[in-house]
Amino acid sequence: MNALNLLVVGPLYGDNPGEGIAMQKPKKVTIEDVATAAGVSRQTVSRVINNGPNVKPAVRQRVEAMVEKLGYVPNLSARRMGGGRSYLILSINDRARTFENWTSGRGNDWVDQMLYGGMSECERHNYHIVLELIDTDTDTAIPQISRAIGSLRPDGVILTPPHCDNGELTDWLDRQGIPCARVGHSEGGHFVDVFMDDAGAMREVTRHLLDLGHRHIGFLTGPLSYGPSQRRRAAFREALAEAGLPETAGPIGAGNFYFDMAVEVLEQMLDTPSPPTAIIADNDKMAFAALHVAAGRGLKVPDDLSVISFEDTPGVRFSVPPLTAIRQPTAAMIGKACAQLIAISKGEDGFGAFEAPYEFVVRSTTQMPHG
Amino acid sequence: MNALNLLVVGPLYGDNPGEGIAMQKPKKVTIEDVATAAGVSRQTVSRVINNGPNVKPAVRQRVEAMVEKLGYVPNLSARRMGGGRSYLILSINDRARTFENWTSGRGNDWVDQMLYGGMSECERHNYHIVLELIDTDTDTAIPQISRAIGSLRPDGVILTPPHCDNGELTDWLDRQGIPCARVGHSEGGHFVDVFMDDAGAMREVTRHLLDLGHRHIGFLTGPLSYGPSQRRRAAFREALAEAGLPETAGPIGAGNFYFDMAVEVLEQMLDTPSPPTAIIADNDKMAFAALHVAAGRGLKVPDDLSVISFEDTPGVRFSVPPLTAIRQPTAAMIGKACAQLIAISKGEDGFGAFEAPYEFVVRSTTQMPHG
DNA sequence: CTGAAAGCGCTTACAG
DNA sequence: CTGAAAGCGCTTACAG
Repeated sequence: MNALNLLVVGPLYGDNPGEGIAMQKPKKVTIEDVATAAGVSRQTVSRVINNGPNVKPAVRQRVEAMVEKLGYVPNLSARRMGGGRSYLILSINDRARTFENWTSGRGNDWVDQMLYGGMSECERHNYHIVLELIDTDTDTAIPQISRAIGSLRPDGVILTPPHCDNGELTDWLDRQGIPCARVGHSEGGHFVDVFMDDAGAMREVTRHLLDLGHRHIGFLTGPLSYGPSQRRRAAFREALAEAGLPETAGPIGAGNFYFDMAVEVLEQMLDTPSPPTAIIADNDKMAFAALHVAAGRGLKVPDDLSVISFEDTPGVRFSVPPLTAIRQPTAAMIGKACAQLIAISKGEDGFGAFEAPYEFVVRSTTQMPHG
Repeated sequence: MNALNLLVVGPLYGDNPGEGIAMQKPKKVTIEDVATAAGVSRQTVSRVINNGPNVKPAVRQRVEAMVEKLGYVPNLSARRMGGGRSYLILSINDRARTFENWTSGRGNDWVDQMLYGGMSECERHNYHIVLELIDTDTDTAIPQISRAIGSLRPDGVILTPPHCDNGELTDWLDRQGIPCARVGHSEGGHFVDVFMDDAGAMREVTRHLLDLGHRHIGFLTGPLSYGPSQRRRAAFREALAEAGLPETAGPIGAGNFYFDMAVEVLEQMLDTPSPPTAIIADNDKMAFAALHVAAGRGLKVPDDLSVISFEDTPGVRFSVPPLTAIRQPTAAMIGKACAQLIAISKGEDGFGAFEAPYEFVVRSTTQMPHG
């Protein structure tokens, strides 16, 4: 560092001749500057900004005043390099599905709600959330996640569906020793698991239908590999059994969350001698399929057929009629995941399973059956 | 570092008694490991991973092989600390509006499309995009942004509406010497400006209406402070003038992008002796207001009133009838902004103004006027 | 074409 | 309660 260098602090902007004015990039204030200004050592400043113990109140105040005055903001990279936290939470999302939702211009409510919950919580702790889109195939996913973790060194990672249900992946993450949250799990243990009461929600909607007078209720389920679907299916059967209804009163159609397949399954279900008067769909797309099939058969909703969905994306309010639905607490789950991951990074024990309350939004697609 | 420490590489997990198994957090491979394995110095490895010049092909290959074999991923924090780039792009979004969209469960198409365009481009360069929600009030915004920049040290920042139109803010950012992109500007210069051809789009929709036979067209504009609205308004006037129509043929209602205000303005506009037979709304909410007002007056759309929107969020496809609209190239604009910012961070000259093509999506709300 | 040295801005033991 | 030292994993001049 020679004397000449001091003349130009920042890079030269304006490559075009005539625009060549040296921009002085303002020197960023460092912990050293604060220490000097406050007449203490770096370590003391470090203790203050990290809310550490062993600082005399008067000293703490003096340091805080200088931090404020100089507008000091700790450099995250330096913090991380020094052995501290990265203040980063990495969220892993399904690459193909996310892109598909975005390109279709359909919006992506799940990601929106995740960002909402995640950013709200992270802001509070001066954390940042970074999204990474990862393929679902395990052999591709692990190298991709490995890269993301290697470069970012996040303090925690959030696994969203379907990655959270991938045992190889969660095992691998666990072996890396990086705290990990799973959405839609309730095992807890060495993970932060956040979930909603799927069984309770299913009981609630089934009873709602039962109370209305329905005695034949169809459940259009998601794939068997999807944990929440399993729990909902079991609760559905239980609720009917409790009401003293036979299994035939609750036909279950195997869907895959997509519209087309749902249409097919529903047509079959409705073609039986005593067809259901109400349909519970495991997600919105399949509920829309129910609306579609009903229209095709001249069945009015909710007069001839009641429909309930498990999901409640923005589109359901625009559907005709607006769908009655269970609203997933996505924002709350992700917020909780962040909170726990942050607690863990502070050295607290934040592992465990945490339930977030769902909402049952009754709109216009349920009614007592006639006949 | 004594011998004992070597026994436990990572932190101890499992605070609960009985769960106390020492997890060995796998040691991350560093540039040093690669250098040793390849029999070269750190600097040579650095040159290889940064695609630098002056490395003998054979050496480069050897290093690359070791990178692959060891699964080496450069640590971003270290790169940054060493004086390199941060590989981070910071995107500044309107805090209140973003939260409002999220909480209302209405989704947030703008953020979705931004993420889509931004992440696609960033992925390609091993960059990451981080969102920060900032208040619109300048006095609050600058300290907030200052914090974000101070801690993250991004290589570039993207200013979205309305922050991109805040001169104090852009000046401040410029003084900080951090490359900055503005969305919806076309001045360029010492910024990366990305925009769509608002005037062209307005000309296109106006002509579409003119060709259909409309001779009275109302424009429901956004606030005067919004640059694109200004350009659209001017183009609207021009297009009518070119068609030889008087100013009275193109009444302009001053909206503010919100539904309620739009309803009010529209009622007034429609209460005139020769009311418009078509409405161009500056955003979707105001176009919905037009649909609403029309219904209230017993006007059928598009039979009695044609409606066109400038925005095209997912909801417009659900509207009844589906809206004809100009689709903003949000993803393309943000993608381009990232590309240029990344180029700049590599030392290239990426400043300037860049236009992204819009789309005109004709759906079911425009038709020839009757009478 | 390649390497030895210095330094980025913090934090974590450690010593007092 | 406070500070001096070492080190995190890179990159940037600089020297050869």
